[in-house]
Amino acid sequence: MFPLFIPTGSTSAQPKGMKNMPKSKFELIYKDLKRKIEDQQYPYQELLPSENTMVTIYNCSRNTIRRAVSQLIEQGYVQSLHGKGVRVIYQPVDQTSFTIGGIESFKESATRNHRKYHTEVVQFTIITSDQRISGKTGFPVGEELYYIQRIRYLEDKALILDINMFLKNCVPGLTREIAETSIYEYIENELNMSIVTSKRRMTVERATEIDEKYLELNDYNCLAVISSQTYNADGIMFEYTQSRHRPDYFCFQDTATRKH
Amino acid sequence: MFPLFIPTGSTSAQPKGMKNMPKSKFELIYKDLKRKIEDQQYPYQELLPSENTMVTIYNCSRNTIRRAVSQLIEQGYVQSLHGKGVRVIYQPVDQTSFTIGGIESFKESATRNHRKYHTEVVQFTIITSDQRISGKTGFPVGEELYYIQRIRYLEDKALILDINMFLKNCVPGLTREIAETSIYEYIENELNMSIVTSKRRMTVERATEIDEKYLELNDYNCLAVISSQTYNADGIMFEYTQSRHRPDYFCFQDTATRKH
DNA sequence: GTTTTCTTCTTGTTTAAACAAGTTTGTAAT
DNA sequence: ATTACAAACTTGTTTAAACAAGAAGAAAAC
Repeated sequence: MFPLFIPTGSTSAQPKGMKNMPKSKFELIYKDLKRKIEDQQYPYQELLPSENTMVTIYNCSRNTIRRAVSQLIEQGYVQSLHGKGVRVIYQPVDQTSFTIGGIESFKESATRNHRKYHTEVVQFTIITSDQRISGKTGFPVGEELYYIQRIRYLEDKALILDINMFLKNCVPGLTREIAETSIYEYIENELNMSIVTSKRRMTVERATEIDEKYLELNDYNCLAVISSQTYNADGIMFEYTQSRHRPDYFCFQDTATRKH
Repeated sequence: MFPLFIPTGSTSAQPKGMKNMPKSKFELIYKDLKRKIEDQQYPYQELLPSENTMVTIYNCSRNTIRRAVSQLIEQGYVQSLHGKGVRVIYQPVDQTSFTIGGIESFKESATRNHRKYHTEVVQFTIITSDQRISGKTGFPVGEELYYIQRIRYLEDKALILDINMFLKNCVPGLTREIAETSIYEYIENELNMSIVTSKRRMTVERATEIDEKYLELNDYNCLAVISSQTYNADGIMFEYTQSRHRPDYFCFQDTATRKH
């Protein structure tokens, strides 16, 4: 039993073609601190070195340290205590967990967790956005869209039914073959388009006949549904996706902060 | 039909006793921009004024503008385009939606959305954390905990079964009466303890006999479950809560950003 | 007309400095 | 011993400045 983990916020996922170059200083420091926290060199409930200490350690300005730390705060790794220091609140998740990340693709997630997977394309057509589709997805009326239905298998178990819609003129040349491997890889490497922001909504919906046809639901009568709108680097929403997850293999993680 | 919305990340929720004073400059600017985006003074797909323009508008430094804007990015309100500007990608959610926010309490959410609500306490005891509870919640073994079960009603419909556990020595003097109104109000106003970070995990679980006893599930056989660990301003985890939601009134919102 | 280059706009990164405000600790006064 | 205060930490906010890098349009070269 290894549920699918879906953490929130920014992911460190990188397109396959790119080298893993963090370029910026604050990102290097962020990754170093993150790793040290995960390795428990900075253990749970301990304080990080003070900002001024880290300034000398990393040979940079205090602002750069603060920027790196603020990312750790966002991710729920640490919590800052005014006048006291920055406390580690990260705790490792259990081994059997399988993590699906931010805007990470199914393929990337499966690979990262060393799991066998494959994808079956059950529908691949082109449709035109009408009033009903527009209201549901957020695409303008009259746009041509790729409409794709895929079953995602992990260790030969059908876990996810993906319904994708892509703006046709943003993703030209998409084929059924590409949909079988990785659409994101095609978009980022072939089309050289970068994906930036994704707005997601999680609900629980009653299983439809299609769900029951393709997924083994084991008399669950509902599914975890993630609907997402994805924007490219030009700020254009080019994708709407509905991922319908088998409930027993689904988990979504999140960190919230309260303003005082 | 108005599902419960649960957005991610920081909330602007404030304890009742406090005045709504944003104190800091960047927060004022952030709130002003946010309001203008929600009012569509800065409409969907338009660019915000450039940073230098806003520097003169708000009479502050560029850094302060950038800090305010970065919060809008986190919330999925805008997306920055290097060399071009900052594009608005906020779209209003539909009227019928009911939003439960970040670490916002049930009472706060209901009040903010002008809905009638009440809470029924079905269990209020003190337990001691053993190996099993510790593994499930993250509390150390041997700690004394308040164990509370509550049913949350919205418009007289039983929507949520809340199971709370509080570190007894962190929340002294908790009573059944307080649990009936608002525990968070007690914690923040009476105990003067501030709540800062909350790590949450969303899953879908099969309905138990207790769920069926208290919630009207209308032949749904599973629920949306949010498990959360909450930390106070000292970085101590003082609360573990499991909120079991009726599926048809549940919605969780989120914005993710991909690093390139 | 087309391409190239340059200038000027935009956002992105980093540094340095000053001050505010919460926490701790040692010291002096009681 | 206890209290009160001051000094020395901590993080939080804000400003100013410089440079990098992407985007766009105007001007120059072809």
